[in-house]
Amino acid sequence: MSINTSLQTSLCKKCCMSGLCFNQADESILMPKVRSHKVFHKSDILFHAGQTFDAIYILRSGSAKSSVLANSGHEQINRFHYPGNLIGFDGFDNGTHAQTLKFLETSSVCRIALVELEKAVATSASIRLNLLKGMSHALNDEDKLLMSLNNMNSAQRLSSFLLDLSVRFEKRGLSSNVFDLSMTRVDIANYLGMAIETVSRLLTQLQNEQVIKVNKRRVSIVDFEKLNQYPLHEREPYFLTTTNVRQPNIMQANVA
Amino acid sequence: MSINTSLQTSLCKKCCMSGLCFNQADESILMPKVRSHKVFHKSDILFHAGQTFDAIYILRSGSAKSSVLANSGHEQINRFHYPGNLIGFDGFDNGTHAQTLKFLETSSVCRIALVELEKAVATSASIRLNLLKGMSHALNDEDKLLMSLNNMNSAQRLSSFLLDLSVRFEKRGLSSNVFDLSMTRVDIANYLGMAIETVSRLLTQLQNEQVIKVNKRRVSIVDFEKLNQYPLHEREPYFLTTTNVRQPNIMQANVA
DNA sequence: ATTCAATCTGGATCTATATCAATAGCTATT
DNA sequence: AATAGCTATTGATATAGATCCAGATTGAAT
Repeated sequence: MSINTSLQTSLCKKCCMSGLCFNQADESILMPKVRSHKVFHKSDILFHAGQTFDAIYILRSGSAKSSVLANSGHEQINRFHYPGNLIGFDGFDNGTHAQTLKFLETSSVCRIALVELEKAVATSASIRLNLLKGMSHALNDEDKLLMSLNNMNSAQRLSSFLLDLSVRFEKRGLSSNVFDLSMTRVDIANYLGMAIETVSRLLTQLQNEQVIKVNKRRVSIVDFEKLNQYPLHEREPYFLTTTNVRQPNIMQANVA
Repeated sequence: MSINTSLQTSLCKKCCMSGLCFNQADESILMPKVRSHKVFHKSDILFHAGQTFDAIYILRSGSAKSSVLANSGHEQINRFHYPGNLIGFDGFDNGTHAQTLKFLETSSVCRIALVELEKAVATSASIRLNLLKGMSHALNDEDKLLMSLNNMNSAQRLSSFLLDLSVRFEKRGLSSNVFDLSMTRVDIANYLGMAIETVSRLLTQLQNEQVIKVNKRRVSIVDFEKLNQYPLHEREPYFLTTTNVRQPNIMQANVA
């Protein structure tokens, strides 16, 4: 079997599950049948919550969001996915997907049927490890989100979000300071737990403060330093601000 | 090898990783050396964030909390652990633990060294599946928490928390309506993303409404129905309440 | 071109809940 | 049994950000 040097194959080699398709030693193709690439379009759904779990996927291009559904019917986005991300392992828990995965733009994925995965995992220690790594990474990512939701205000959450995206783009060899958001403001608000209006206001605020530039979905980070410090700005306790000195004795007197 | 019918062994048989220690067919002990039980006490730490990842654990008795640390130094609890829970797989991501695990009371764990785990996982399909299931379950659990943080108010979050505990106790064959919290109010507040004062106030409120009874750490669920409905009570939009009809014209007149 | 539906911004208002404060009970240590 | 240090409860107050509204802009479909 000869070495395929096409763009497709070079993408595959960077994949965290590349051990599925290549022999690490001689880079020859091991299991080409796993490479069943499928193309989806904006708003297409890869799997619904509740659907039978029969495969995991790797995002090759484009972007997607995964979300869970509350009893109330409200969607909660828990992750945005970019090329290289492992998707769909939420189904291991009980054999059906707990999440819904929806594409944000035209995208392609590599589907690995469970039977194939099981075979691969049974034979290859590196594939085993990569699978566990991918799941553990997702878990750690969610911990970070949890943390930011609980300990940061809206401005801090939004700036952290932008920085996170920047890092993820950079890791993929793209620009870290100019990028396009593939998600809507509604998605961002949902993910970060705030109202769209707040997202919008904060974006303009960051722009006014010369930290970023925003034009529709296009974001340019102008001042990384400031954006980085943003999440650190702790609000001063209000009782310490000069304009708001509390005078409890007087207040009590008024009440009496 | 004869069948050991001691309490210890019976506990082990219920374990999600029992395949590590028993042959499913004849229930004989396969790898007794994996069963290295260790006892810890309140506030003991099983592993710190940053520590080298060299084993995963199963909680046998007691309880624990896992948390991640923010740059600011603030702890964020992401999970409470009870017997049967798989612990420590956060380390797969990059070889060091991302979380810190602290015991809430005297507890014992079963330690499975990575080398042992790797051997077991290489040979047993059921152990592989159980490991993946455990991780996937943890992920889905965190999704639920994320959801409740973003879409529920404090009262709803607290009642969901109590119901979740109740279910977990019941699954372990314990009382679902009377149980002791092993965590402090501070821990609950941290986990649920609210102030301790709010936790305290809501607990007394729930008690006043005859939904639960609280005495220190002891919680009794009096009315499951009400507690269950609590998270569903949606606040009415304020513009619809009779006492708060907006009269924009008059307001504007006052300002002018 | 024109209509219709999203999507985005901005202003006004309200409220859930954090924060500050004070008190009291419980534990552990000496 | 005194001291110190957690833990929990309750009250008063401030405010961040949600909610409601409306106008502007964009984009798709006819």
